[in-house]
Amino acid sequence: MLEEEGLSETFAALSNPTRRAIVSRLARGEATVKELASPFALSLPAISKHIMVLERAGLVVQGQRAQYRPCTLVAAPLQAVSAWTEQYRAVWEA
Amino acid sequence: MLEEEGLSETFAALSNPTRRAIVSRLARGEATVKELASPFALSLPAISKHIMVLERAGLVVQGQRAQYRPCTLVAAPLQAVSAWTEQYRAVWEA
DNA sequence: CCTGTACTTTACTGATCAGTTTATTAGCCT
DNA sequence: AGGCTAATAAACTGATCAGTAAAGTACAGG
Repeated sequence: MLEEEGLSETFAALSNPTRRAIVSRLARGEATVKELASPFALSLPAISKHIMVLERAGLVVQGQRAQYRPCTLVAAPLQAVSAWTEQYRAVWEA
Repeated sequence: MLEEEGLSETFAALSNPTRRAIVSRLARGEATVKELASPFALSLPAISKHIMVLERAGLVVQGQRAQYRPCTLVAAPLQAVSAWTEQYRAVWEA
């Protein structure tokens, strides 16, 4: 269970609301970078960078289809976060 | 449930392994700043700052007893994180 | 072979982070 | 009062972050 390094990256990735929104969007199915960018008043490179952060954290994989790079959510790190927080369930239930 | 701001701060606070270790220690009961610092090769001001980050995120409250400022864990934000991640349970179970 | 579309890379900026050392504040105890 | 201990404040540093604009890469299709 000693995945300290990974947890830090996952928490850091999720500490940004834009990135959490991207995760939320991807939970409903894969999407291209442009599609992911559309809800935000941000430049495309900014979104591209957010996706790269999510990818380095293992939360997203990017495919390649023609000139599109469809993104898919990988939920395993979310499970790790969930497991980490569940350790403290007894505390918040007290 | 619209606690976007708070979630960002909580995730950011938990993205540091020192701070997660402090949370973990506090889950076993309150502790002074010096006690919290003892496992780390860090200066006391560094730990003090980590505690302040946790406090701003609502994860810790600091009391006052003589010259000690005993820290206590507040688990509510952890519950919010747990609830957020649980949204995606279906994804990682698929 | 062009042109448009999708996306990334590069180079830059201002802000925040994690840590340090040094100096202060505050309370206890002779 | 003076000294010890606990902790915070201040000032600084180097690194990372979130964003931009502009240039570059890659593919599809007439």
